Amino acid sequence: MRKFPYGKARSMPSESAKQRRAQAKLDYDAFLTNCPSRQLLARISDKWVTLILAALGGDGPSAGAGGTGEARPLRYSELSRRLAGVSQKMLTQTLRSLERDGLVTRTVTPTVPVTVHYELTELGSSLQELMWGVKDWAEAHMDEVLANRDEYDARPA
Amino acid sequence: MRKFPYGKARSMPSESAKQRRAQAKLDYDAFLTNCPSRQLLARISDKWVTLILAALGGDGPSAGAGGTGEARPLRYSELSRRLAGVSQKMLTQTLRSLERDGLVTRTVTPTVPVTVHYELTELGSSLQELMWGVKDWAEAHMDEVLANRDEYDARPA
DNA sequence: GTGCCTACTTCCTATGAGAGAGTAGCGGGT
DNA sequence: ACCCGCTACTCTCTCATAGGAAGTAGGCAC
Repeated sequence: MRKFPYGKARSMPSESAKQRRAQAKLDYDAFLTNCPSRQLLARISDKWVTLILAALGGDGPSAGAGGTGEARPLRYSELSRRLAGVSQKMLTQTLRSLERDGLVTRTVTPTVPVTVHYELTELGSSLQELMWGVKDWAEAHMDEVLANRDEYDARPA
Repeated sequence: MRKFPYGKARSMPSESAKQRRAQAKLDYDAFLTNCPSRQLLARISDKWVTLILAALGGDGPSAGAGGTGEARPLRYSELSRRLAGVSQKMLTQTLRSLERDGLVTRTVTPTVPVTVHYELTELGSSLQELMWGVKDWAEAHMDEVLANRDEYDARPA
């Protein structure tokens, strides 16, 4: 396993993207505290990130029979309405960090009042597929979890 | 879409597990604040949950060429060592909630000192596959994200 | 007795999530 | 002229919680 001091200039120019990602999997280990991938994992393991990506992904590959699974850009206010209960602060904060990490693009249109669109990048799309699966799992297995909780709480201490 | 007041006794006895899950996906919507699936999503969208499941899943389906992808039970102390940087409090807390939700089982062996094993349930395994994908994504795309961050930070405000 | 082991539990403090109000800049109503 | 309202934030305050550190039970070795 190659070991880097987590600096820059890590990839060889002749490697393919796939090769580089395979190499990255060996270089990075999210089980380690100081590995950057631990921080990245912490960032994406977040309910708002999951919901934002799911929303920008157009409700995912299923969405019943009519779902196209196509990504579609959303305005700030649309996201705010879709993600019920999110504070403006958290929404802005989360979107900024997703933008910084290259998962979404932020497009300002100078109408009046100004409108801002957020859209998944290709990188964001690749994660969105996973995140949609997570959201879907939560919805699909809710009953099972609820039943387990009842059983657990009912059993003698 | 059937609407429930999020009470108990939700499933019809004659439905198959698959049918029930499909129905659950319609009943529950993690985009809504008060939906229990929102809480469940928040619970599983957590770095420690991801790492615990990944660890109990035996490093996932890849793990290079030798990985079996087989789940294997781990002791508390083994988990504590594997998840570098986790506090005992968080580990215990997270394991308890996973146990309550029926994702892991807790087995106490009355040796001296006592040993406790944690193992994935079938339900936990189904989520572990997703979570492993998330951890894997973080490690595989770390370089891309790092590059995006550099670019973002370098560009004029 | 003293120390050590595992698997916790308790206490304290710093971080950060969320609620609520404030801001810029312009258009539209009266 | 004046006030309102709209979008997309930004600021401030408060309360919850994550994490660090230290304490606990109970038994075996020395």
